[in-house]
Amino acid sequence: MPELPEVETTRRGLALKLEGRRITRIEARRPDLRFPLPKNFAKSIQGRRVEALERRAKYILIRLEGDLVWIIHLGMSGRMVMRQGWPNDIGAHDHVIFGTDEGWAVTFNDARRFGMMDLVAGSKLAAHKLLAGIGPEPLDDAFTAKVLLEALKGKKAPMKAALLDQTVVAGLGNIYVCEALFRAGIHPEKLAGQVKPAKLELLVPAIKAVLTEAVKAGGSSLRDYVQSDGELGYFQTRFRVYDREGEACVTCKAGVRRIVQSGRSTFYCGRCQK
DNA sequence: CACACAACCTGTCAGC
DNA sequence: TGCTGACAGGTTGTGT
Repeated sequence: MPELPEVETTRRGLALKLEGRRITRIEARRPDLRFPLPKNFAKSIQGRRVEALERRAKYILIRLEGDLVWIIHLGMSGRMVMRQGWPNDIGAHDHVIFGTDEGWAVTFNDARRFGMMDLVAGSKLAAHKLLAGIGPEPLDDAFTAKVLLEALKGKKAPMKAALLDQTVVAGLGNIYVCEALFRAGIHPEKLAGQVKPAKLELLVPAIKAVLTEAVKAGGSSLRDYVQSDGELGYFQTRFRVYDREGEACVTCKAGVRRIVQSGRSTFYCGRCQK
């Protein structure tokens, strides 16, 4: 469930062992993930020093020496696992493995293979088709109720769908949209363009709070999510509505409901969210 | 253009 | 125990 907090947790874990190090070995064990890997993928990365690890939306950006950026998306099931020493137990879904001059190895494992990787010149990063058009970072000060109001103006999509739209705001996924709408008391089926500014004044801080708490907790451990150091995240114990169909609302004790919107489960409290 | 929905791929779990 | 269907964190492409 890599949403922003899980991607950020992964980025931080990787940064500890990669920044400043040289990638001495890399193997792509198949030619494609969701899309084909770029030409000379492994060859282009091998031997370069890692300058910095950054994140934009749900993408991890590894800046390599020589003005090259390695773009990584974890998709639905992608994970990065770090270990000391080259792995000797490589699994069927361990698609990319790379190691540093200090002997750390990172395995990109992705059963469903919805993940993606690409390489782009640093000077062309912002224009890359995966990143162009992505909305504001929700944790930036520039993401305000006023900005969100403008982005939602005239939208007839329900709030649930609007917040999942990465061009409206970056990094939210199914879980944190549900959680943020609950915290702000906004019904997920409310049409985005009709939500009152006063509600958005509650929603923006709610988004920032739920993401900040989740990052602080090290991401969520829903299903099999593992941080880069192998520790399970533990934010899932704090979900208030997600995956809690039929349970009592933490605020009013009414039953949490589950509906399907644009093909995905939405959880909400029909009494607290209007 | 905006929006809804299917598709991509594999694993897991509930129910029979 | 084995089979089937529903469902899972995301994004893109197609159709209306």
